[in-house]
Amino acid sequence: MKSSQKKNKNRLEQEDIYSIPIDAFFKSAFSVDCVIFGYHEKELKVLLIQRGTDPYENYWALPGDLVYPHEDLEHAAQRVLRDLTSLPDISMRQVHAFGKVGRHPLGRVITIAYTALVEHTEINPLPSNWAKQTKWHSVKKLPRLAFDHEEILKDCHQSIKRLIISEPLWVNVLPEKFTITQLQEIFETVLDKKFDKGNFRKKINGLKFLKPLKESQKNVSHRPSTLFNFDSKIFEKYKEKGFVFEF
Amino acid sequence: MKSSQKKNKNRLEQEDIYSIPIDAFFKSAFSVDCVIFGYHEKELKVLLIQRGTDPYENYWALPGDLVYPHEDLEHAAQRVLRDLTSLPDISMRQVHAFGKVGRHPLGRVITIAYTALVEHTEINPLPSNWAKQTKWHSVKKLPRLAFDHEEILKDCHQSIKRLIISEPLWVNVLPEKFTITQLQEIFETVLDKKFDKGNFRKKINGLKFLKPLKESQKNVSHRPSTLFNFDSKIFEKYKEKGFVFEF
DNA sequence: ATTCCTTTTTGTATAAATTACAATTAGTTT
DNA sequence: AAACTAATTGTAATTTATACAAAAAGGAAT
Repeated sequence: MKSSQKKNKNRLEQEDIYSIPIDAFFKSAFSVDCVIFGYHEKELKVLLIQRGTDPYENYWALPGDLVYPHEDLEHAAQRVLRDLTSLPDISMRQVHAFGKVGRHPLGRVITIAYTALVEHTEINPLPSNWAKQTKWHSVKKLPRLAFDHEEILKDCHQSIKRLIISEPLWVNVLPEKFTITQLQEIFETVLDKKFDKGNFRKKINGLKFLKPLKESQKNVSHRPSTLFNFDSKIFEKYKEKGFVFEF
Repeated sequence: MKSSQKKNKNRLEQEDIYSIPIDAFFKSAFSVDCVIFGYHEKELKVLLIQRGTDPYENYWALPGDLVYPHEDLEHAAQRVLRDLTSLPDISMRQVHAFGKVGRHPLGRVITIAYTALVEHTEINPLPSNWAKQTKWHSVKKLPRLAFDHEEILKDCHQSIKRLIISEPLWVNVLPEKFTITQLQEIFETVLDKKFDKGNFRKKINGLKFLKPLKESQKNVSHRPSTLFNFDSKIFEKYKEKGFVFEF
């Protein structure tokens, strides 16, 4: 196959296709894998399962599943998450497709990685048929993972760092009404980097889709903070116009 | 299926899986689609084929193909491009996986979109078995496309706009030695936006991986420009350190 | 009720980056 | 030698970023 007759190479490969029956192409499967980052009190964790079946029995792995024949990718990702956490309607982002030939021992399986950021104390991970246990792991101390899941996790970790500066990934983390400090702490944790209080606040005040409410914090033993609101309508309008906000 | 007994919902779907034989999952296929943008003299085009077979016979479409059972995704993308243009070794980027259930009339096919930017006069598109003709189309005036290719193309168009400010997509466009003006024109065309000559130059001079050479332009009827060089080694080093350059 | 403590919020002075625009330079062409 | 063109340098004005400090608003302690 390495013989290089530049001119004929194309034609050769072209004909190869016809020597493979079309059915052969429909022997692959695809899966989704979910990289769910959990934030709580300045700590970033990631949800892993311990596999209960072969291959990679007992290994820790990303929650994922084969996609149903008549199921959309996004739906499959939501299903995996829901089965594991009973949390519905989390906004997830597709990150990347991983498809190396040998990545799955049972056959040709490509997987589409989805990621999200949630408040992890709201979630009680459930064991499931394919998982012995489900556990939050600190992103700073991860076990060895099944398949190519270490690569996927790393890629998604990079991704949320890029995404969070221009997408409201934190809507799944913060309550309806939140303080600027709460938002700042999420940024600091995800980006692993400190921001100046005053300067962070100035940025926020420049963003029209983060609106101060009339209300403020109650029962804190210091000056209470104004509560803020995320206005997704306004955000979408800015996004349509190609506006990108950055931290 | 819409009956909502919140508590049992998970378990129900869980059991559904076992009523579907595992073989049923291995009846899907995946393909790659290549969105090849061609730059030449301040014009941005995209390479389309006219399909020679059903489904969507005669429609214009993105060049793409099913992935061989033992072929990596990147390799498939390179193959499609090579078969069509006889251009090897173009650096392509994966953009997104498209997997809506009904997107392909012949079965469940998800496709992974890859994109690249090339100098399109260097390329003579070849017709192939599955394409009646291959043609560069201006991105500003596109025909109706087969499948969900309009969505894919739009997504990739957005992508190169984001990518080009932090990745050297233009290495496939520029010659080994190039002028700053040449680089600026690519940016202006892709981003559809003008830059100030002097200010653009200052940015470039701040980037260590774009190095001025001793040489300069020959035979131009004005002050000749210094030629520059892209040093990928230095670029990669910066990238590892998480450095992102922006225009 | 006054003082203390904590965190929010505002302010401000400095440095750095961006922008718009003009002037100079180095070649070719007339 | 003057005119022409685009490259290159320069610079003033503006905006944005950064670091740091002071003021404000609550509860808790004396």
